[in-house]
Amino acid sequence: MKNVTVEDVARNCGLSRATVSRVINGEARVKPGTIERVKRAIDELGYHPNAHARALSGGRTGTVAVLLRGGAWRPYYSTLLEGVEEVASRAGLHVLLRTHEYLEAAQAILEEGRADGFIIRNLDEPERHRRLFDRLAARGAPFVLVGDPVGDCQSITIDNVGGARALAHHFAEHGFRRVLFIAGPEGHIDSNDRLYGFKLGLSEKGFDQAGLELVRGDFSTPSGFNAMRESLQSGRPEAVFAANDRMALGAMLQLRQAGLRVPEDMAVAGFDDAYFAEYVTPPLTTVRQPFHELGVTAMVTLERLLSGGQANSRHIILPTTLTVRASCGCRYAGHNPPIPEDRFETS
Amino acid sequence: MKNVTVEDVARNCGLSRATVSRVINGEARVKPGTIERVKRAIDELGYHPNAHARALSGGRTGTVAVLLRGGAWRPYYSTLLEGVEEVASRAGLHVLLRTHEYLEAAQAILEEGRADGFIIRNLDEPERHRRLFDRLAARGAPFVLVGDPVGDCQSITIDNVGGARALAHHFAEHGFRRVLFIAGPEGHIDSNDRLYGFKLGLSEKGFDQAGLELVRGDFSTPSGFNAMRESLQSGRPEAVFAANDRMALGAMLQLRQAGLRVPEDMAVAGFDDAYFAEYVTPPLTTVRQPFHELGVTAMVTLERLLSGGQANSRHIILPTTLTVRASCGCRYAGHNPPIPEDRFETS
DNA sequence: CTGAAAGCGCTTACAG
DNA sequence: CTGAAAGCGCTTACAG
Repeated sequence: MKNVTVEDVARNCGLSRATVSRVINGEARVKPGTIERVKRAIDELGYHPNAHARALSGGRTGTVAVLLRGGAWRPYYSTLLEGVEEVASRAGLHVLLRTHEYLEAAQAILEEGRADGFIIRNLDEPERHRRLFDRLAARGAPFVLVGDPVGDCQSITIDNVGGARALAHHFAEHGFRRVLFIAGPEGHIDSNDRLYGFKLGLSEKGFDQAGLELVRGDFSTPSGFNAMRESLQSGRPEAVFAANDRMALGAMLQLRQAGLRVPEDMAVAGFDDAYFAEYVTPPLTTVRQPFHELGVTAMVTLERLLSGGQANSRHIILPTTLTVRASCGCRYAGHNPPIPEDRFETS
Repeated sequence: MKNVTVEDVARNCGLSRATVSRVINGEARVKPGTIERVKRAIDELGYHPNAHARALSGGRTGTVAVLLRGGAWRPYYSTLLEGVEEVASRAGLHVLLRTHEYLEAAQAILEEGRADGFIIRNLDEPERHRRLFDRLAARGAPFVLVGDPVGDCQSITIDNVGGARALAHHFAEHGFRRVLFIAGPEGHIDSNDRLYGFKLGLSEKGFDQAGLELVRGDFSTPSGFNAMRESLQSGRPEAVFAANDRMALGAMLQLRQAGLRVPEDMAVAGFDDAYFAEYVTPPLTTVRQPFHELGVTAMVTLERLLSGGQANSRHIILPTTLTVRASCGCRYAGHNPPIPEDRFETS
């Protein structure tokens, strides 16, 4: 089965390759009638322009690379990618996904000309990312950062500070005096920002910082379980705020095992609004992250850069939402019946 | 910044473009000393062959397309993709991900020459998939199906029947006589296979099929909640097997609301071993699906096809594992402390 | 073992 | 508004 090429289309409609190419690329200065003829020929022959020939001859690749840290996969990647893809596919762009050793891979993708632009979820290793950003800039390849804003690179982040601050205010309304914060790994920007926002919110409400205890986990459920145990050995806080929902879940499991009731004996809150948050017992009070919107915004922004435009803001921050359920001691009328829309499917 | 090309490399080491190309592609019949010279020049100039030029001139694109059904994102996609990528990146292959309207997109990807091979998670719409498969075959593009085996296309699936059968045997050991099966959408192959295996396993143990009730959900948690309520109105089974964990979770929530205890008043089991399964109360008995291995196997198989080989089997079936916890009425010594390894991270 | 040359299928100044 | 021709950066018979 031989390939259909511009040549074939040109012959079929009695025009030149150049004209056919112009029609395909929607250039101005083509007679309407000509456009018609070309389009008919394209349909008739079932012609699809070869992507590599286009890219090689100076056109775009029509591909964006999405770089996410691998190693431990994160369920929210699904939601994020969905947002990215939604926008990309509408714009006729393809998504090249890379997680495994993406820093090395990114360079190859760039140098081999495989993508027009990049979306990069940079969480750690700032030095190595810097080098990558420099290379991208040198090559004139647009890129959008998701996670940690660096210098004046275009970035999209989530309002960690604001979310944690809102939760702190809520805790303050409950009147808690002794509070535990279960942090993520040292130096992790999300954990740091949440701690910062939490402290800020507490102090705004006149909270005595001496009542704040900090134990460190690694964002995993077991680490929350262990952190809670560690804290229990030195005393008993009135409330716990974990830097993510999974550690909050771990803390709840520890409390149950220690014979303590949530929220009667201790309030618990998390961050993320993970799938299970509303289904644990009691339903978890948390701060919701807009992962889907994060993906959408990242891709919309990249698209704008690709077409030579600029984003409205160099550093876009998406709002987070305090989601009050029952684990903080509030009344919660949720999931009864459970919410009807349920975006996740496991089968 | 001008692009470094084969021309530059050839000049730098005093050889022809053809020879440089041969070295890059690891062809035989090149003098060892020559290989050395070329490699040195490549390093010195920081040369990366342009992917499009290679593809256009008859080489491979070095890209595989992964097509997954979108609409509702599934957290297990993360795990599956991780497996795919692990193998792909080791083989120097890039992954083009597509979920949004992938059936249309697949054709474009194929005709535009954007991928050497395809991994397709085909769940429904058999007709449209057939047409795609025919096109792929006509073009000589290798592809691997993940999900529903069709004809003699290469496929990788999970042992739904065996897993459900093992669970049925386990239920039989508990001596349950009246059992509810919460199915997925009508015609969904996973749900059908699980029901088939469940019935098979029960009948092997002499279970009276009159004791089996079936209610249909849509794999979501709320649908499990509703299905359980529906069943409760007409009687009370001794045990429930849901076609996935999320519906099992919904059933548990319904039972709690109805004042029934799990497993004392009713046993519950699911399918998947989703993240939350071991953390709900009581920990959920379920059948584990090897999603990571599914991705790995799909990619390994595709790689083999790409290099002109054949898979060991046309239809590969990966084993599932009965994972007994407490919701069926068994003793469970789990998560105390919680399992230390925890592949998922939400932050 | 190596090179000169054709060709992959497009796009894009340059003319007209 | 349209066409002839050069060129993008490789690979691959074909010679030698």
